[in-house]
Amino acid sequence: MRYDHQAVEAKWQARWEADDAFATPTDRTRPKYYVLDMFPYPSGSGLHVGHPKGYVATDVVARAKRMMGFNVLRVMGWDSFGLPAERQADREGKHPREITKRNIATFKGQLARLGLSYDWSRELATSDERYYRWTQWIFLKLYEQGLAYQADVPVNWCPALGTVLSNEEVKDGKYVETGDPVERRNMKQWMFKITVYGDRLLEDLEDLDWPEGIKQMQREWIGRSEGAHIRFDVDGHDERIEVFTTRPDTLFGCTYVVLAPEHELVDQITTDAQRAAVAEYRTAVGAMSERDRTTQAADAPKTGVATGAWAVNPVNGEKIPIWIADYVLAGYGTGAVFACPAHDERDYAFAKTFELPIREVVSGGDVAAAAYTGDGAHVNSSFMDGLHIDDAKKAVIAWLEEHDAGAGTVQYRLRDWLFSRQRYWGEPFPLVHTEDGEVVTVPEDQLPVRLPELDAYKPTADGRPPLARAEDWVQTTTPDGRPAVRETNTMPQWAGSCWYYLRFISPTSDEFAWDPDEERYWMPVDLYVGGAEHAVLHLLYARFWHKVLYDCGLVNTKEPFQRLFNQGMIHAMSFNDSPDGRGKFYYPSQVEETAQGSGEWRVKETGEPVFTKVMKMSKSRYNVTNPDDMCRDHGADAMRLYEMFMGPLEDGAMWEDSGVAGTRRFLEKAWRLVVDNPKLVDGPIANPDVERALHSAIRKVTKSVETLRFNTAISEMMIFVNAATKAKAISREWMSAFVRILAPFAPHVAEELWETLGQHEALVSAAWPEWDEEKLKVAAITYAVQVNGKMRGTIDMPVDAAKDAVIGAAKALESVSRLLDGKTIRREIFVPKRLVNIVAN
RNA sequence: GGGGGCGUGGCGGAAUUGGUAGACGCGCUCGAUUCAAAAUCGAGUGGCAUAGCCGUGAGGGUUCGAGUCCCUCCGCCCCUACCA
Repeated sequence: MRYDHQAVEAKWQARWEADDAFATPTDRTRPKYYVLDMFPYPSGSGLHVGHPKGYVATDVVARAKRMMGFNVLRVMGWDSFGLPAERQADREGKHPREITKRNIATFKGQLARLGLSYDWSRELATSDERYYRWTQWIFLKLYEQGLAYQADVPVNWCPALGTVLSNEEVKDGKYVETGDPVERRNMKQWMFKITVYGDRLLEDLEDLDWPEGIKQMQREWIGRSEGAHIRFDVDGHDERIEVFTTRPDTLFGCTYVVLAPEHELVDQITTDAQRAAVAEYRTAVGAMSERDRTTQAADAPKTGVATGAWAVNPVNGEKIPIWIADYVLAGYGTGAVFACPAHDERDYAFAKTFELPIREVVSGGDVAAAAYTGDGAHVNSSFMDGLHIDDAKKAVIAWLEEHDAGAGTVQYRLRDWLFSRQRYWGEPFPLVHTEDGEVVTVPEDQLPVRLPELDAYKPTADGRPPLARAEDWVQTTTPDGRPAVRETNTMPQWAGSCWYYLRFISPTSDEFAWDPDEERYWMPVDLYVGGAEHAVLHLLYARFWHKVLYDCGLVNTKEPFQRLFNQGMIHAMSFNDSPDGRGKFYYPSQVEETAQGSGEWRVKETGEPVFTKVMKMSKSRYNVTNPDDMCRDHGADAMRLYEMFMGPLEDGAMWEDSGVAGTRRFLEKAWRLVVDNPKLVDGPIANPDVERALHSAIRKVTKSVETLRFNTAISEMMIFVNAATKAKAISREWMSAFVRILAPFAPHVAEELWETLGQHEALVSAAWPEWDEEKLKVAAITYAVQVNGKMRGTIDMPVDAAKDAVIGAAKALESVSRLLDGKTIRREIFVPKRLVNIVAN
């Protein structure tokens, strides 16, 4: 019987469904394993082969863990609120719900074909009202904790979309999805005080089993820095300017103060003589797009203008000029800095530009030539003279605190989280506003606050969010009967993904968001796999919510995701008529190589040359491979195997269809060992080499379930299959063990072979085979023989051969004795079971 | 500018962590099978001036021995960007 992958896959997928094979176990006596994929946004374009790479990896782990006796929670859902569906709905004149439903069906169908062992009874979608009811409930928890507030903040306003975008959705002053321009505008928005949790978000990273790079990115994002607030009196005013600095020790080197152009004191302190210049500068800066202000490098020319006002340095009473400059950011620290040009590169550049004085206060550099930021003894610094940076900081902070001129403080780069969007397709806030401006929460038993039906999803003519169109919905009352209007902003897409891992625990309950007992059993997530693009935001937001829930006593772990793993992206060759990849892309079918192996390509139709470049697989680059095609041509099993075989899971790798053909051949070979093979026998067979290959494969695959190094595990399985193919006789017992370690990777073929071997127990819960150290032992060791560090041959010796015997045998080699002839042996290196090296001259 | 990662055959990648570089797979070559092709099977496959020499981006160092450790340089990728 031939290996007909389509028949085999259809058969076993139907069987699994009929048997409910991947239902989450309910007994609580066994150890648990919660393995989770970062759930996708179901886009309209469907999946390419890059998307399921992480899902295949987690499926291998899930299937293996089940066989190892764990209760496995393995689930999939949809991050289904979001702007693209809303925009698509607008284009098609349909409801976003319809678009979302359609996209989910496409995604689910594609995933189903891969034989991924999800418990589909736990499927969830964040846009489902039975789900977002609880998202609103969690919002209330945060609100009750005093973590939500409204603020008039500068936001990324996209006029074309009529909505506010989050910082991460804006790049180079444009919306990343559509390229529409984005501008800054002050608007009243809901904010979360994530900064309150800054220290804990930072500290608790320590105990997580996450890639070091991701932890580092989170640390930098939080950006904790210790320093001091220092207050400067403004000469002739009652106002004081507060600055933040990490180098209070350089205070005696301060020769001017700089405010952000937006700083609130600018208007008050600017002198009449400077008023026009200041106004002009502020207008110029205000006209610059966010892009212009943020893409400037640190070494960009410095601009600024003096206010004409003077500040008083608290430590020495010196009067120093107050400037404004755009290199001081309004949003960080206090929006004001004191400048010590001698020991800060930006201040130095600024002082040089405007010929401001530079005063050395830390010795060790040449401040006439450049800013010196290194350590050294302080000079010109009164009570700090002679101290190095650390001690000088302590001394000056003590002085400032004593004289009520400042204090030591900690500053975060992390900002509070802008949590509202002017969109339709998101969670409504469970809040109403009374006529006198009071914000009242919607009681828990009245959740969910459902999205109203609208006839259009655009903002209103007067610029209010789409929900404002639902007049009847907006007009409501408070629980105590006062008239009120509903909040018309919706939550950002991050909301749903902040807690979905908890909902999977009790996905269908209308009684609670999750069952506390079940939560105690399943949490934390043991393995969380997804792309590195979520390194900061999703993971930080989810950790924040989780910590709030922890503080409310609603979850029992401090952190949601114990182990995190980032799978690498899949790349593919792309063809573009511009060498930098910015021109027109062509499909592989539209181009041809000018001569085989030439590496030069042209467009078939026009003969125009095209440039090849390996790029991330994406629809816009015309270089995607559809998993459905792979399943049809080579089978889901071959594709799964190839994705795991391409290279280390964390690395990017280039997709090649021929690679799938290779893993398919491997499956064919395995098939032939079991199906209609006359060499397959019942009794035990003594064949140490094949047995060693088998046990080596068992060991490697078993370990790979922890290390996720599947590429080498698969290669060990290939070695076994090659060895078994060459053997004169094959034991049924070997194949039974082999099929079980193959099962997580290629589950459909494995099921078929398992059945063919006459096994009746379900393979998905069959016992995982164990390797036998005895079987891994070899009878003889091949020693490498070196003379003066160069390879001169090998010798086979018994495992327990003594040093002298091995060295004797090495010297007896003709290739060795020839070289030793007439020389004196200086040293003999012997590495047991590895090599001998004879040093002679 | 800062931070992180990486450089190994024609290609993807292995290498017990300082001990036979190139496992396994792709591709390629030859052979078997076939009227022929595909598929399949078998053999081979780092380079070269082939008793040997050279080879892990380049150069230096440590060592009996370096892909692996240390310095200098070159190149590529990712993240970040005036954060005081």
